[in-house]
Amino acid sequence: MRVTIADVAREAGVSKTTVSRVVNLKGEVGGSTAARVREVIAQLGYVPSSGAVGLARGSSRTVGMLVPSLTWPWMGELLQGVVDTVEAADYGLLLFTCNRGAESVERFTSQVSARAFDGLVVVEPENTLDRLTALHRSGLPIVLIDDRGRHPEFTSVVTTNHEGGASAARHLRDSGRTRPVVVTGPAHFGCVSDRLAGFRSVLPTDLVVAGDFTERAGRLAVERLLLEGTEFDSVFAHNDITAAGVLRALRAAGRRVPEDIAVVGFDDIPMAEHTEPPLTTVHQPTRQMGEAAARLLLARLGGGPPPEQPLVLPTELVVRRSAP
Amino acid sequence: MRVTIADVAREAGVSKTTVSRVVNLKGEVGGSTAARVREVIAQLGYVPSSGAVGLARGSSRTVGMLVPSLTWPWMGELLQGVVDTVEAADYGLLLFTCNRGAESVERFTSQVSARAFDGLVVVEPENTLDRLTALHRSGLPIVLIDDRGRHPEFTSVVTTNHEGGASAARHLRDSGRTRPVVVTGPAHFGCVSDRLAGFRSVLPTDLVVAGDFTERAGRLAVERLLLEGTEFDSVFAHNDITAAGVLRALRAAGRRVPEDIAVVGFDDIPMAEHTEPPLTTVHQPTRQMGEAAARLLLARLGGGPPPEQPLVLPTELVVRRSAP
DNA sequence: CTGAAAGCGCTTACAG
DNA sequence: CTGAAAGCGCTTACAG
Repeated sequence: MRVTIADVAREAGVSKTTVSRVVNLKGEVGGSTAARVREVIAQLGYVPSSGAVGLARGSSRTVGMLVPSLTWPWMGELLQGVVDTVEAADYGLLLFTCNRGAESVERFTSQVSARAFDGLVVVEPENTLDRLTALHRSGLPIVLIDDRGRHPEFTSVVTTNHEGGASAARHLRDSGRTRPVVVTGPAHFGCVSDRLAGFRSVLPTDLVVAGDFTERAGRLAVERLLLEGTEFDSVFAHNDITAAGVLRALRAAGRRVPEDIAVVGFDDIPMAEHTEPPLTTVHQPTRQMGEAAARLLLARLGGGPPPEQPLVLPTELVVRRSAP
Repeated sequence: MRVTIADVAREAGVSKTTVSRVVNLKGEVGGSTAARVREVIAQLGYVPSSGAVGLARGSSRTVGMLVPSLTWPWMGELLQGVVDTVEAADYGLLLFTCNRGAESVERFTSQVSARAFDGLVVVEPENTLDRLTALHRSGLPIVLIDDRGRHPEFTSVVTTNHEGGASAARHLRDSGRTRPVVVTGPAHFGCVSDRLAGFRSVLPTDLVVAGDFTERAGRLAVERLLLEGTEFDSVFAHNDITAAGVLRALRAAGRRVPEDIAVVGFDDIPMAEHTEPPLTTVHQPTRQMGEAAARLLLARLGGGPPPEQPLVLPTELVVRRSAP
């Protein structure tokens, strides 16, 4: 049923070795022989079985990608960056998620050795670091995306969270805001403390509300502040979703944005253009991060040395009407 | 380096056959023997090589997924549905995109036979139908998502585009709107003509503007209508992105939503909650469609018969403030 | 320039 | 209940 290398060899009147050589452009093959083999290959529509090739060569020409969730707003861009790069190198991409807690971590790690992939790109799901470290030590090349720079053992691609926070603060300061509120993401995320520290390094403030990257967190934070009568003239939300909640709560309370209160988000997800008013936000180079991570991994698989330093891709402040 | 079945066999003092049997729970194995083998497996951390298993069994326990783009707003949900279902069945998911025209189609189809995946879930990229048909005829199980019901050759999962359009029209009609505008998606999409036909079956109108599913299309459509002095009291946009453009143009022109003009979208992407005003829209059960497609494919791979009819998942009108 | 043979790590009749 | 052997479809020394 399926056309194998043996079929081609028989049809062309040569050995499997020779067929393999012309397919892989390896070793010398007589011109006319090669031509004949190529003809037969085209005629039969032969394509080498990747499974068999992988088994024989000991590598699968496939990389894995592990992410916590596929529905996060910037995940599509990231994934597209990885896939494009991986496909261009003629590799396959095996996708795993870890959104069901311990059970799925368990399943994933047990599949690592089973699934033949040569390396892994990871957006770190919570509580997987130990397992990943073990896999890495046992020889699996891994590249981390959006690492906090705290796992020097791994190659990683990061963005300038600290500087991103600082740029938001500079923008608010330069437009005359003096009493900013920060609505953070989950405290144990490295990016959260970096964004906060960057912001405060420019515009010190004690008005920090702990959030969790949800729209609700942004809404509740603002509602509580208004209820308490806290005075503030601007909000820096640690992601755009939270900023959307902030905008909604301000509107509901009759505060004008940006006249009364300026709002800055983080991420620059597609939605940021469509809020009312459109959101000023710190753009993360998500797709480029995906591309870079894939490139680093492929280079590693190609035999290159692991880079010493995390690869840093810059954020960029995008000014829209919520904080002109 | 890697632990193989031979290592386990040697260590446990049995044959590879026996190890294989306890791993796969196949055939009778003596209790104490099995226990010993299991112990060695745990101790050595043995996991069968999926490549070798696939080669020997002739199947890869992997499914492929082909999509036009990963950055479409509802793609994350869809993908999550597929991945969850596939992972729960202990299959792997190989991801392919086709966003670079002919070249990538070429590459994809050539990889199909190479990559060992047993079946394919497809969100049909443009101009791939011929290739997919050929692959399907040559034996590759394929499930289409959001097919237009026009490719009876394939198993497919669809949503009620016609009824979705009709539900939007009923809602507008029941709230007293009589002069609706429809801003469509690309004319050659089956879902577009279905949504349009459904809408018109309830609320006939000639005010149809051809769009292309972009925000810009929605903006331009409204700007032109207003410029021409066309009278209308509502807009049905064929997707939420377009509806966002409509809202923006109306706001810029000083028209109130929904007082002057009601707006209804299609899709119910995350952004729909965050527009101003929040968007009334026809919800597509995206994640469920992904789950269903994966389930159908897995059933097929498990030896089940292909279903006769497309699987239809219902849309649902979500009422928000843009059309209360 | 070309081929026979061993080997990659499994599964699966077949035989006992 | 257990194992020796062939086979899955390739690649790669090795020999000529």
